[in-house]
Order: sequence, then C-alpha cells, then structure tokens
Amino acid sequence: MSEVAIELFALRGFDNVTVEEIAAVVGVSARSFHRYFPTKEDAVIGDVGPWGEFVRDQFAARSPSEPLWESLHAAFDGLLASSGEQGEREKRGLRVLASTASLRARHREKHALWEKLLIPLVESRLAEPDVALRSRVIVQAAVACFDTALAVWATPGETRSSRELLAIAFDQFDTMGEI
Amino acid sequence: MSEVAIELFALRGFDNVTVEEIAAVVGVSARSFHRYFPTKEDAVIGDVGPWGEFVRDQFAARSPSEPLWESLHAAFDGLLASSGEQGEREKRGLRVLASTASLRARHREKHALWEKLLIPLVESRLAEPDVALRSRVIVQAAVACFDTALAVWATPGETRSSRELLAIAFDQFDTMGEI
DNA sequence: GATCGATTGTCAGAGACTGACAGATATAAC
DNA sequence: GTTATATCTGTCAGTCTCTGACAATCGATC
Repeated sequence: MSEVAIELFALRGFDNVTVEEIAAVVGVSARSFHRYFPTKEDAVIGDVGPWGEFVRDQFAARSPSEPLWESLHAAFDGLLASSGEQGEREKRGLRVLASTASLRARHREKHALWEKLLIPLVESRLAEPDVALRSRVIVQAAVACFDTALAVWATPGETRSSRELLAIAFDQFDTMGEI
Repeated sequence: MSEVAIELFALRGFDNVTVEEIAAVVGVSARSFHRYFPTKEDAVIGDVGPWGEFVRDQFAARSPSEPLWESLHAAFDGLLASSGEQGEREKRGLRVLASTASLRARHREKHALWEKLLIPLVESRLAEPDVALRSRVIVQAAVACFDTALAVWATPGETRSSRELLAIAFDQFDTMGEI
C-alpha cells in the first residue's frame, strides 16, 4: 500500500492525491487505509520507531571512552550499513518526503522520537553543567546529519553512498570550532 | 486572538479546543479566524517569517572573516536581544508549543523557512567540497540551538535568560571535536 | 448621501480522520 | 467438515480543519 501511495505522490504531488484515491487503487476502503497508517503522511514515512531503537542500541554498544560524536556517527552508520544497498525505490520515497513541507515536518517530528531515545544515553556520557541542554543539541545535530545525508543521497545525480555522505556531515562538526 | 487561543490551549490542551470555540470566545466566526491564521497551529506560532529574515540580515551584516559559527550565534543572539526581556506569557506559548506533536511539526516547518534563508549565506562562507551538504547541517544545528535554548528557557524553574542558554548551546559545538 | 474597497459572517463542501457496528474472513479445535 | 472465536473489512455518520463563494456590513473618501 505504501508503495502505491509513494508512486502516486511522486507522480501528482502529495497534496493532490487523496486517501480515497490511494485506497481505491489498492482495493481497500479509506477506513482500512487509516487502520494501517495513522495519518496520510505515514504512508510515506512509515514506522521509523524500530530504526530509532536500533540506533540507540548501536550507540549503547559503543565504548564509553570513545569520543561521543564518533559513537553517534557509528550508531547512525550502523543503521545505514544494516539496511544494505538501497536503490531507486528508496530514493524516490525520500524525494517525495522532501517535496512537501508537511511531510518534511512530520518526518522530523517522528525523528524527535529517536532523539528521545538517544538523549538519556548522551546525557550519561556528558559531565555537568547543562547536560540536559547540551545533550539535546548534540542529538539534534546528529539526527540532522543523518536526515541531510539521506536527502542529499536522494538528489538526482548523486552517486556517492549514503554512508559516505553521512561521514561528510558528521565530520563537519569535528571542525566546527575552526571555521 | 492569539492570546486567547494560547490561554485556552494551555488550560485544556491544543487538541481539545476547537477553532469554533476560540472564535466564539473572541467574538468572531471561525471563517474569520482562518483569515488571520492559515492553520490552527499558527494561532500559537504566529508568523515567524520576519524573524527569520531578521536573523538572516543579522548574519549578513557580520564580517565574512569572523568564524562562521560565531556569526550564526551572533545572528540568533541579535534576535533574542531585539525581542527584549520576555516573560511568563512567552514562556506559556513555548510550553504550549512543546505540548503537541502537530504544533511542534508546524513550528519546525516554519523554521525550515529560516534555514532556507540562511543556507545560501552560509554556503558563500564555506569552501568546497560539499558546501551544499555542510551548510545544511550547520544551519540546522544553529536552529536547533535556538529552539532548544528557548525550550529550556520555558521550562518551569529555569531562571537564566534565553541569551545565556543560547550561548551554552552554541558553545557546545565549539568543542564538539573534543568530547 | 453615494461609491468603493475592505472586512465579516453564512453556507456548502472537500479531505483527513474516528468510532460504531454488522458482515466477512481466517484460524484453531474438535 | 463443523463450530467457535478472533481478526479484519467496509459502510456509515460524524467531527474537525480548512476553503471558496457570495451577500451583507463597515469604514473611508468624495
């Protein structure tokens, strides 16, 4: 069902395709569509909860003496590595995601759940003061690196892997104090 | 009208107050409400477009030889400074904002517009490679610092100023490569 | 007062979404 | 195969947000 939705959205734009239409193409009722996807946006975004848990677990498995940013990078990289090589289908989904403001916003909101998972772990790796504030901005920056790397990966013409782009994004913050 | 909305949302929760109810309390029709606010969420968020332009202008006015992150910090700090001392009313608005997913999402959507304004300027301050990717993550981190500083400022019991908290957030990225 | 532009409210409707409920389907046990 | 039960599905009515159309009202100007 999600694939049909993404196809239609890519073709005609997210806002120009109704839930009824998607459901009709798939051969179910709109009511059933809503049983599978809480919101229309979720047909594109899907349930990213398990991935967030995966990233958290990857992070938790890193050595506490490892530099924090490196651990975060490794955790997100681990997610990309475990997803295997992805192709045109995933890119199209990401492009649909980037095409509409409400989708982007909802996507980001979903990632906020990832932040909730990661922040306590990052907090325990920081020393006072202001652990709560600092962990939040660190985690948000990490999620931004992930999202942006994927968005760039999905842009037409991009040939580098998502993992390469993720590394570039994360490396930017190693040298932030120098630019 | 916005104040009434925020009061009601703070009292009963964003999702439990209808547009009709707000309009009735204010003494206008729901149709008029929608003439003032494109969406229900905008009653809380308002039109933040001009603030984003302000930040962009503040950033554009910084010396190109100044460290980039410092310029970004100064730009957002300039916004807080120009807002003057804010109080309990603003805090309540921010708390309402943090209370509901749809509000947070719409708020993020609005801030994405700020990013659009800032990214070209940051790009012109960076040397290749990967200027497009790097500028995006930098700007997103800056916006995250701003948002998080304000969110922390609005938490009950917080006595520090929003500008102090902004500085703490931005300073985190000066030392990212060292933690 | 007359004219014109701006504002407002009423109305109907679209689309996303939800709860209720009856019917259909799938599965397990006998 | 039959029966019982759990699950799924579609229909329906309804809520809420939001929009366009249009008539009525308001405010400013002459």
